[in-house]
Amino acid sequence: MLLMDSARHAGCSPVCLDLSVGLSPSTPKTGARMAAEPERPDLPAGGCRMASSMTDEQAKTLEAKFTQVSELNRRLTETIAYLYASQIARPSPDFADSTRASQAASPPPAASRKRSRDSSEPPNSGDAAASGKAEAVESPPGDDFEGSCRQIKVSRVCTRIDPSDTTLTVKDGYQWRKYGQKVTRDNPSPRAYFRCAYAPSCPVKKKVQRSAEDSSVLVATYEGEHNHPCPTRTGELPSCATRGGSVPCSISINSSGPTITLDLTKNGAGGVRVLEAAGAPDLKKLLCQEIASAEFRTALVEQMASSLTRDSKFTDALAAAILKQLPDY
DNA sequence: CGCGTTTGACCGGCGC
DNA sequence: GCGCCGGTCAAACGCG
Repeated sequence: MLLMDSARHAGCSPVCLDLSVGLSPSTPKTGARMAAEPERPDLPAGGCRMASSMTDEQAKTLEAKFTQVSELNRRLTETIAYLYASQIARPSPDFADSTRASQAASPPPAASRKRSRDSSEPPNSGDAAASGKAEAVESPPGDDFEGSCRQIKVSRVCTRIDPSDTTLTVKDGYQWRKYGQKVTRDNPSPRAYFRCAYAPSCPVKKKVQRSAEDSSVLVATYEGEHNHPCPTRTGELPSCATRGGSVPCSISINSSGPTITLDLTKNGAGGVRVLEAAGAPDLKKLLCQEIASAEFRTALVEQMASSLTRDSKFTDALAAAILKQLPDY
């Protein structure tokens, strides 16, 4: 639990908000449930407690902010889960095989546009992601953690570039083939469309476009999951995360609501900062204040460390990675 | 000459 | 039904 001083901005008593970033499948639902039931009596000590002295209007304001932060929390959890799945919980051979099998069963690149679009076969994961529905896929009942990770198909990565650089390229270790470019309505700069060129059957697509607010920020949207290793062994993460932080990068949290872009580099003072919050300027201000606080940083580190160390899959994978680095005896 | 990029046209989804 | 818009295709083009 992170103590948010949202109430200070709303002019009333402090309130505790859940910003946990746990990796368990049930975690994303927690925030929404709390938003819907803010006065659940079974919450642990330190959970959400509305001050009894606040007015209805203040309560509504807080509830709105509460819902907003809960949604943010959910998206952050999804993003972290995706990164976890990409870097640690690599798809099992079964999954990779099934992916390959489904792709082998699907028709080859169509000789004609009509044939490919009129195909009655169910779309594979990449196609589903391309249609913008993959992120909304619900977990089947009883799905394990790894299964839930696989359903996060869309991620966004922001990279700071030279504003004079007109090439819409994001160096992420993979090889991409550009297949289209389009000027979209909400952004004067063109959007470039890429497909993964490393493996012909790889369904991953990438859209790259300059940020509408800041032309020096390149926003790359990845759809689908690679079914092959990264050619340069750097993984899907942008270069800053895997090559020592020489290139600024950030993670943008999601697609349907207000977009919050967190800069994860250690530029200047270092640490996390909010690059942009498209559609939610108030939220950006609030987040900047929260993230700047020592309490937030300390609690975030503790929360993430706690969540990771509680996850047996993570500790197992970590132990295996460490063992690999040790000489054989 | 082969390969990757560019770019105008086309298609399908969606809102009115 | 119509128009808008994002996504995709494929011929044309450019480069090594």
